[in-house]
Amino acid sequence: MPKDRAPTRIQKKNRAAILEAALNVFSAHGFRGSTVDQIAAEAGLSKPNLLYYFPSKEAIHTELLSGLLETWLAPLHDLDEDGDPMEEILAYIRRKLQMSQELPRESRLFANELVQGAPRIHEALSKDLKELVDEKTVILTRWMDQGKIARVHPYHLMFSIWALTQHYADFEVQVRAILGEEDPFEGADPFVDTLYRKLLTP
Amino acid sequence: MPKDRAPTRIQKKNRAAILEAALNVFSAHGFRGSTVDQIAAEAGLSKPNLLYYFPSKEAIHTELLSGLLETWLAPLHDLDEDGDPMEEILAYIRRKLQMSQELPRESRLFANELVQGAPRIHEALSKDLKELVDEKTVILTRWMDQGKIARVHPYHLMFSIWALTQHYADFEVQVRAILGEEDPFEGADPFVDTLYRKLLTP
DNA sequence: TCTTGATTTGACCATCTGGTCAAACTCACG
DNA sequence: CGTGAGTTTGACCAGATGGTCAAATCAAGA
Repeated sequence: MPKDRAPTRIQKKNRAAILEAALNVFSAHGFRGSTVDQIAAEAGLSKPNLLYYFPSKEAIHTELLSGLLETWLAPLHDLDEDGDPMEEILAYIRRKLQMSQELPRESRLFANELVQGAPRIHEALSKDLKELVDEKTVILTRWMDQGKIARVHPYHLMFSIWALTQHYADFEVQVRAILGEEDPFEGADPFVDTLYRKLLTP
Repeated sequence: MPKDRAPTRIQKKNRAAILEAALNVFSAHGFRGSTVDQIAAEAGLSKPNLLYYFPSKEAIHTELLSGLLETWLAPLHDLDEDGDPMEEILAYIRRKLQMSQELPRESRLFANELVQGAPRIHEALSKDLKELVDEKTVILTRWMDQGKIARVHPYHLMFSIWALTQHYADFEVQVRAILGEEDPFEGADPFVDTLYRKLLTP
């Protein structure tokens, strides 16, 4: 294990390679379905060498999850109470959909964790996520009070946005099995736009 | 392994117990995250005894999946082209939501499989599911042509229904982390009802 | 160039896991 | 009862897996 000085060039490169490889493997097979050997091979390292940079398989997984949680929640952070309500919400949705398209591995990493009861990020959910959602819920509710958007249950509105947008990454196989050659996001974008416009128009 | 005569009383009981236990374990930990010992313990059997009834861990999993697929798709089968369009669709959605509530293990069993690329049911997806969806899509499109419901992309309409309803089972931890004590389905039911009414009203 | 810390690895270990097997036990039925 | 099929299990095995360690190799600054 490297000392806690400033990381060397090699440390930076290898740690990054490991996390990248782990993202591939964990998102495709889940925690228990992934092996350290697999990750090491994908990162171009030997197993002992990988374990020189991270103390354990679990440590890699934890670091991935906590490192990516911020990225994952960023779009919601950006929801601006001073912007136009409908446009702010639609922009959030569009950005979430874009993340499904561009970061499907991240989406599936979280999906794997959540489906199995989120044993490793339960705390982050009921603290960081809950806090952020509650903060934004206040804004949504105010908009509803002002008649700027239709009144709906704000939590369920949030759930629906997450469900709809992440569905395209998490259940990509199913989507592709139905759509065939058609590009999923080509149709998804106007669909969700229409859906939330109709739902939220007062 | 029992001969292929009519199953005895004990065979019926034990096979049922094994499948029930396996549903618990597989839905909570995924295929690779589950062990035969776990399933055997949950079923109240020894490992060798369990393997007397099923040839392998994989065989249990496969039987579970294929056995439950029909149940899972039943609500869509029931979509009746002769009924009232809006009410038929809303009834389908309500039934899917109810299944999320009453059969969360089944939902998570499929979710686990799908997130990881559906290695074991890929075929069923692109055959049975695709076929059923295409059949019902024809009905939806006709309703749209007749102006009975608003025109939206029928495949994406289907995805949105699956995503929204199954979200409550598959990501239950997250939903509960946000909602706290509040009953998820209490709010979900009117929310999705409103959502699809607004979306589909011409 | 030399030295020292950083990096890499082959060999190894303990444990877990899916699966086997022969022997023992139980049950239903003639 | 007795008997043969159905059922159960302790002991066991092979391979996979997470992780360790001492020794070897490498890299960069003095």
